[in-house]
Amino acid sequence: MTHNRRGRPREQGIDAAVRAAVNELLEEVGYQRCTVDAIAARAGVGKAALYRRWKSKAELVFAAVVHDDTLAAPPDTGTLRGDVTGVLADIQSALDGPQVRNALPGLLADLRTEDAPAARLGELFLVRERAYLVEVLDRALARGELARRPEVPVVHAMLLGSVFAWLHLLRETVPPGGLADALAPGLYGAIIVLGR
Amino acid sequence: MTHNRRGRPREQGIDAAVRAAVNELLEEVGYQRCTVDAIAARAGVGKAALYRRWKSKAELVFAAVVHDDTLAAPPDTGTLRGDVTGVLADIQSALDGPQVRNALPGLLADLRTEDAPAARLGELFLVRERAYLVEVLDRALARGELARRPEVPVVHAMLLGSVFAWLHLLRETVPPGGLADALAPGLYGAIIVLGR
Amino acid sequence: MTHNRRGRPREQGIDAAVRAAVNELLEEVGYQRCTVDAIAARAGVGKAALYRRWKSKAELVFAAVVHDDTLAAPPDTGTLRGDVTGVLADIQSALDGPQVRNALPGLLADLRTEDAPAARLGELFLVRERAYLVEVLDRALARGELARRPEVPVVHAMLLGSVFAWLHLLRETVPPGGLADALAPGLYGAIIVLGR
Amino acid sequence: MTHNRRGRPREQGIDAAVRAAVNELLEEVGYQRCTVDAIAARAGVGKAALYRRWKSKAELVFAAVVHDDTLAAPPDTGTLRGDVTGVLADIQSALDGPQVRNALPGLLADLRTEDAPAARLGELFLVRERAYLVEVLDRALARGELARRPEVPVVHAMLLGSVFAWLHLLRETVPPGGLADALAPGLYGAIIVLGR
DNA sequence: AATTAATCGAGACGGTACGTCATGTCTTGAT
DNA sequence: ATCAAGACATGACGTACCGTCTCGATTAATT
Repeated sequence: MTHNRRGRPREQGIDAAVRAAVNELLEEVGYQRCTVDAIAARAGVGKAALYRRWKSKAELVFAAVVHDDTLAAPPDTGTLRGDVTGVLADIQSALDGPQVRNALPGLLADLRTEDAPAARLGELFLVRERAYLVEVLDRALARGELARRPEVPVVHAMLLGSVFAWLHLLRETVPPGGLADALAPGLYGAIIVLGR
Repeated sequence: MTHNRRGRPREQGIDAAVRAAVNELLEEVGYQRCTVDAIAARAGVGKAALYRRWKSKAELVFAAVVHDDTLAAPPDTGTLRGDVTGVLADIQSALDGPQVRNALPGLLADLRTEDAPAARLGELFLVRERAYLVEVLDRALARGELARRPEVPVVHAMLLGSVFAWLHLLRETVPPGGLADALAPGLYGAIIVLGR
Repeated sequence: MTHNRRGRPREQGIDAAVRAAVNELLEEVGYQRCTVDAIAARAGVGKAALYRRWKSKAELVFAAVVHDDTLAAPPDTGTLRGDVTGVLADIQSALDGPQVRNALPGLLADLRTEDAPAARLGELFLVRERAYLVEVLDRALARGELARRPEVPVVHAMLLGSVFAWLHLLRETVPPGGLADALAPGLYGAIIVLGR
Repeated sequence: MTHNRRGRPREQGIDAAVRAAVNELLEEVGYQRCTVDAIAARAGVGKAALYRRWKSKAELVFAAVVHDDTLAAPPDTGTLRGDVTGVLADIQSALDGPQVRNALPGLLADLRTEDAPAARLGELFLVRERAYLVEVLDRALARGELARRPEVPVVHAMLLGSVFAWLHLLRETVPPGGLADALAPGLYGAIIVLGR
């Protein structure tokens, strides 16, 4: 669903400039005060150009905050234990960072209202994360570490939820050894138990 | 910081009427469109009466949505496995329900900005939940089910996060057997592993 | 149709502050660049307060520009000739002046779109002007200067139109002797001929 | 200031298509909502082609609305009285009609801002109208109907203004006998008095 | 009984952000 | 150089919401 072949094509630099502006503003002032006008001004762009690309502020920020390189390469560490740590680290890198940390609660709230973007959040992030997870579990099955594949949504909820709760609900500081290492033992144990 | 002793005393019915109005509106239109004006109108109350009692919309909604009977009775089922299921069920009952489900993301976003109320959310809910958890773990220690007490924040993040992720991130439907029963096996296993 | 008896009454100073702000801005930057935001800022007022009082920018400016003291006292000079000059001077004083001169074309354009305010323009200005005119003509009849009363709309169009055309269509400079004196002889003659 | 000789010549049909589109839109939705984009779309033309021909929306609409055949043939009816009626009829035919009636207030507002096009409006319409008027007055002088020539701007303001006020300020319906016939007696009288 | 003072419903207030829309310019590839 | 299509910066508009405030009326506890 790209734009038509005719007419002036969309300027390439705008997307990048907007993403940069959004991330700067998120870090500086947080989600609520990261105004659409401020984004447009900082990016040197008209508001019309923004609303031509995204349907709302929430979509815009979501697009700017989700970087496609996350979850790109599935980590095959040779052991389920190592893979789980890798997945957790990836989840953390997607949920942590000054921008996402500021944006996520606001995004969750705003995307809940709009329906189409919520679906896109699923596509772009959750679906890929789940595929990821399936691969990790299947590798463990192949290695004989698991006898049967646990329910994927359950595992997904445990992994993603633990990281999210740590960062956004409990708002604990990230432990010195890293969040993934702190959570991995327990969650690895959970998967082992479920896959027995 | 209670009100003065002199003058007209606060009317009793207002709190209940407001809570009812908030819950109705949350269910009907969600958090964002559950306006303070709408709440006041529905409750037949002036906005001043609201802001005399709560400092912001977020506090108001939080107070209306959190029912104190949650987490009231610590479940002692005789086994760690049973207690974990009980804690999960309590967490679910606090995070689920048509109103909370609509309110939570918005609350998280708004409470992040304000500092004092965020602390109160911690007090009222997380601290009590954590105390709960400590009690459950200690009982398991006493029973000999655990050799040592796992890191409480880690366990807390896993339990709370799994429920939250299921309901608000993955937005899966609650499974027929109940969410607590679906999550309990894995999380019980996690605790066992951590407490070995 | 004033506001209800209950609730906070509208602040009195706002109307005056807004009128002042509008008139200043009209003189400084003209109608098009006399922004609603600029008006609100200059008057130290929120936009909501403006739109609570007036339905649109056009209504707002109209209210600020029309001063009720115009056309207040019908001039009885003793002769039709003198009265006509007086009416013309009043019309000019309503249509001239740095603010009205800048606002009028824009107002005419914007009020044409909206229907209710156009009616109010009629009520507040044209109707009173016409009543004025009728009185002048009746006095001339009583004096015997006219044998019969000319069609009022025709006379109205000639008097009002001549002043308007001079100022806004031909955009001639006001002659040294005054616009009323320049136009009075011909229009007096017209009325005499029509009333013969 | 015509376009260059080299390159693709301008397409002929565009002017006509645009004029048609403008007139349709003026009649359907009025001046303000007769958008440049809408004009281009309706005419099946790019916006660049419009701005290559006219400097602004106001100029464009003005060109589309003014038909050059107006004021083409000076009416010599043999009497001043008849000539005045003729001039009034011409003025009315220029200011009336569903399109002009909708466009005129908007044009007046927009042309006030821009300077060069305002001058062109003067050239194209007012100057010719005034030349017209001079001719009519001179004929009356030659016939002996007038002893001296009245101030032309005064007469111009009275004639043009009366018609404009009737149509756009008072917004009266055109009388059954025609607007020119309704206004002619008085304005003829005015000229006679001024030329005595 | 009169006074005092905090409350009540109603609703106006300043501030601030949103999303829409229009103008006039610019950029494609094609003619 | 022109064409249709359409993206672009600019900037105004009108709406909505929040948290505060102001009104006249009400309600107790204190004089």
